[in-house]
Amino acid sequence: MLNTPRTSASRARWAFVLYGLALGLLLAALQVARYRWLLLHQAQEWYFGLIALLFTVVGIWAGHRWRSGRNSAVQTPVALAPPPADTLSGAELEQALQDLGLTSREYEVLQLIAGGLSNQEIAGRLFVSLNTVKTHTSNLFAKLDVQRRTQAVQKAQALGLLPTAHPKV
Amino acid sequence: MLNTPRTSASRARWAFVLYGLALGLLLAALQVARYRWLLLHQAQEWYFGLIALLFTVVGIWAGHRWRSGRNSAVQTPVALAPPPADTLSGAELEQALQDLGLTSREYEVLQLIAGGLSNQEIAGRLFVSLNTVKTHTSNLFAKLDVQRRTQAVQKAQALGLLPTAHPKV
DNA sequence: GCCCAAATCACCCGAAAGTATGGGGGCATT
DNA sequence: AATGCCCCCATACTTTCGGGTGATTTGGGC
Repeated sequence: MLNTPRTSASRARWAFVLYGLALGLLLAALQVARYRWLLLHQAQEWYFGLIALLFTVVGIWAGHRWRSGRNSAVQTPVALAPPPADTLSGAELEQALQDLGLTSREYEVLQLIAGGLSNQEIAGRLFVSLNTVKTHTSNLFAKLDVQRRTQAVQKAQALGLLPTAHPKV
Repeated sequence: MLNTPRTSASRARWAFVLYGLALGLLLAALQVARYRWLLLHQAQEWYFGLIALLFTVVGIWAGHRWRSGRNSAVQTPVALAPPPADTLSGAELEQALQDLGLTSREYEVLQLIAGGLSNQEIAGRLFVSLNTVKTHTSNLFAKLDVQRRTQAVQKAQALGLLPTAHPKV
């Protein structure tokens, strides 16, 4: 591609590397602009980094004339080893809940939310009105600093407040 | 990848060839422009902005290109989720997905849903419209036999399709 | 008795989510 | 050429969420 002078292959390669890098960075910038308000959440940085890396790889690849490769140089980048501890228990749990300021009722609701129940169903389960459930969820979200139930579940699991579903295997 | 047997290597190759070609042309054009009329000492913001736009478009286009077909590209950012501790991996995963009839795109959406993203955000990440995301989620739910995203996440985790959030402790 | 936090409920409203249906394009298989 | 997936997008509609505000009740603690 791009019948760049055969003068030096390394030169062309370099150009492509730079090109890919620039592309990645710009794309990242675009994303940043687009999701600026989201920046606090999640590991957005990883995402950007990966995109940049990916485009770099693509650039190199293109420069290299795609020779089979496809070595999925993508899965490598991010790999952190997590200490797989699961759910807190007993005193620890209570402590965690207290730190967060979660009341028992809110925690109940949280559990049911994680169970995939709708507010209406939760209301039925707890013998309270839908409005009450809404209030609880609202307070819950505020305390967990999230704005969606999926996020709440995620965060709660990350904090060890909720058991994570395990494959039965 | 995943559920897409039809993707021949030729398609991907073609996309990359085009990509490389576009890259080359742009590079060349830039060089020409730079040493022709364009200035080294003037409003570089302009110049830069233009370049940024071009690069971004190309990047998006390219990503768009190979994403539809095989999902190798976009799947990466998604896959930056915590390493699979209690998740199926590799062949097992693909088998499970195939058994469920989940397409690669649907699986991507599932992952993002599990990440706590809204449909709108997912649309932004995948560079598709909100409606498309809705379609995917809808099909996804049907295949998982659930009717809410929280349920989908739960079930997927139970099936080992998704990594479970780990306490950071 | 007073105060407070928790729990309950209500109403409103806008934003998401979810459902249903249809259409168009690309690509691989037959 | 026909067929079948998959992906993408749209419109229309209903339901659910989530945020905001305010109110009442109840059990404890000071």
